[in-house]
Amino acid sequence: MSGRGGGEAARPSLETVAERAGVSRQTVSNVLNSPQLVRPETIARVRAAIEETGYRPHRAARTLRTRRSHLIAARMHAPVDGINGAVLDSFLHALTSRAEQRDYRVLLYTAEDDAQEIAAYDELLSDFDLDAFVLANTHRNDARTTWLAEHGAPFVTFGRPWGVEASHGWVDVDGAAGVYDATRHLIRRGHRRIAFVGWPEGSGVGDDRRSGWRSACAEENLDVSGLTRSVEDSLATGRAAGAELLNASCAPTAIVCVSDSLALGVWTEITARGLTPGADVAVIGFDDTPTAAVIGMSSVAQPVGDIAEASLDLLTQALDGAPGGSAAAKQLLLPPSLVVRASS
Amino acid sequence: MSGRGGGEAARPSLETVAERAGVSRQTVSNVLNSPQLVRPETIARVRAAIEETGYRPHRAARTLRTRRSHLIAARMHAPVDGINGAVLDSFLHALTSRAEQRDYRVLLYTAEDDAQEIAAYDELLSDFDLDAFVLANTHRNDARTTWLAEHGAPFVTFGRPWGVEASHGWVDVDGAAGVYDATRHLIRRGHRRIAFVGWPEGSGVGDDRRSGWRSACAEENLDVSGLTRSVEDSLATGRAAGAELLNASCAPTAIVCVSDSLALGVWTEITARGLTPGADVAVIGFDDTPTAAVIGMSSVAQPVGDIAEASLDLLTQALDGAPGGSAAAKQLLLPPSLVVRASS
DNA sequence: AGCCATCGTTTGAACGATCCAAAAAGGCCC
DNA sequence: GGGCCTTTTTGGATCGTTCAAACGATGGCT
Repeated sequence: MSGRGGGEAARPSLETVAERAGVSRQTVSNVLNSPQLVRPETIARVRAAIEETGYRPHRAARTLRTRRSHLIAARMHAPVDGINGAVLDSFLHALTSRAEQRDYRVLLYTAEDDAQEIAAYDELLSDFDLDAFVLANTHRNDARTTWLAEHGAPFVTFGRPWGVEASHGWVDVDGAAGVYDATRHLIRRGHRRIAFVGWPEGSGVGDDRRSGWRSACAEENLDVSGLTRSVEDSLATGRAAGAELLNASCAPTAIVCVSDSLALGVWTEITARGLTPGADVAVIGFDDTPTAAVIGMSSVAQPVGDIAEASLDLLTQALDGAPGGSAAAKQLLLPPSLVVRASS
Repeated sequence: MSGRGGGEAARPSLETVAERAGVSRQTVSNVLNSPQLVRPETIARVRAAIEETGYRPHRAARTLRTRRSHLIAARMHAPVDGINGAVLDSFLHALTSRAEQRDYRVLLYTAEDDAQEIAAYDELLSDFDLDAFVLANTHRNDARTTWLAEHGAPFVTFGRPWGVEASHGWVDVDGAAGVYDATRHLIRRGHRRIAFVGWPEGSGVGDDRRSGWRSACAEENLDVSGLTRSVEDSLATGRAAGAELLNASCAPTAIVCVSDSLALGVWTEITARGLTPGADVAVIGFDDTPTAAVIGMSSVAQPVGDIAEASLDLLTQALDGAPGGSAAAKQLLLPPSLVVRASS
């Protein structure tokens, strides 16, 4: 059966190793998957045979039998206009490298909207036996989580299930705490009039972050009247909001923003007035994008590595642990950290 | 064999469909993979059965038999300090979405250096039966392409094989043409003293781009003496180079940069002097990063979509086409396009 | 009529792992 | 030495697909 004509070395399989070690296939498999079932001396002999033959298990064969691919799906998001998206990229990188350590791999997919994304789930699940899904950018009435839950597919979301009481595993960053820290930092530096440029009311993330600013100011009895703006996320709107604030009768000396895009807008307005960010007016953004780093703007950084790690913890718990909902915590809120640069 | 107890619908397989259509497994398989072998009326019957059962082929089983995973590996690059990396991200997105259209999926891996990357290839090839690899950031004496070629793994590089005469497929962007266009654009706008801020000599990409500036200036007999700088890629060095140029006795009225990082440095220096980019001194960057877009800086954009498309063309040609090197062109140089914004 | 191609289809055997049931080996007691 | 239990190992079946060869039917040709 083995060795056709001459020297072509065929890929070693369990069979090959078994022959060499003088045992059966199953014993070799046990050595790899359930060593406690095998006598130590047999293990040693098999291990040696594995070494000599250079055997490596074949994933497709394993998947076919076990219906587990050791693949995790993550969405590749379309590059957005602004400077956002950078967070998702580094999250994806962290997820990939940490998944590798756990013997999982990340498979990408794209989608334009929720419906397409659900179609992608369907295909990935039935064609590729995907083990789990990682979702980002959760929003109100998210059809995706509902679908996945109904189909019994393990998943985690990076982002809280806003609006609904959901029982699935999620990992998120405490945006309120991040903005709170940023505001406290400014207060320590002596600022008394601290403004906040945020998004329009209604977005879970935006409202949450704004609340951090509000509570930090409240703690110190700082007057916040007229010191907040709500605009769509872009440089232009951020710049306009900054201009409005700086033109006011009692202009702020520091401005905290809900995103780096808006902060960059404020930054642009400051420099356009011949002022220096930090020295004249402090600015702090959110997400610590590469742009912020490169221009030296303070920003609240999300701990993408920890988020990835925690997400995988939840997933592997669900995959390898007791089936049917384990007892361990399935929700996790991680603290961000303020990266202080010249602008504050 | 089928129908255990009651209502649990098992996943339909070829067998299921075959029974329903009253044919054999193989015929169903042929309908899907080699329809020309099957009689039209049989095809219709089988197609109907597929429809009714909701059959979908199972990838792992196919992979096991054919040794083809329909998976393409791409490296997830570590987030870089600067504002670069954005190009690779959008390339990856383009690659993913276009691969899906060809029934391929993108699998991620990470690596810190070339050695680790080669180790990743090894694992992906033998454990997962990966079909092909897409490499970016090729450099001189790239050990990765050598390894892949030796092991007979299909691959394409986004980037020319600098320094060596390699025969593998690659797709790259004509950087010289991009900078040439940018320079021509400035000349049309009336600029006569146009500077270039590039990287130190020796990098293939950098030297290539610089040559575009040189030839555009030469065409118009513009004096370029003292109008070029060679610095490492960062905002700070770019700013310093910009300062030097603007301080010179005969300062340039326009500055073309080899990257957006450097261009952003120059931009920072311009605004710090109370000048306006575009109106006072023109600036053009390279790569059209989100940052450039957001601040309104002109930049040379790489056609990531086309690059992804071309890369996949080359790969599928090698995978599905004639084995052993086809006759079609295996190298492709695509033209970038200048995105004109307020800064030029 | 008989032979040989051709076409469309079926059959059995792989691919490489895991699951399952049952046999063999070892240990202990009477 | 036989009976019984536990630990270790074995052989066969299985997952869903494709490959290679066999098969029967059809038709043209001599």
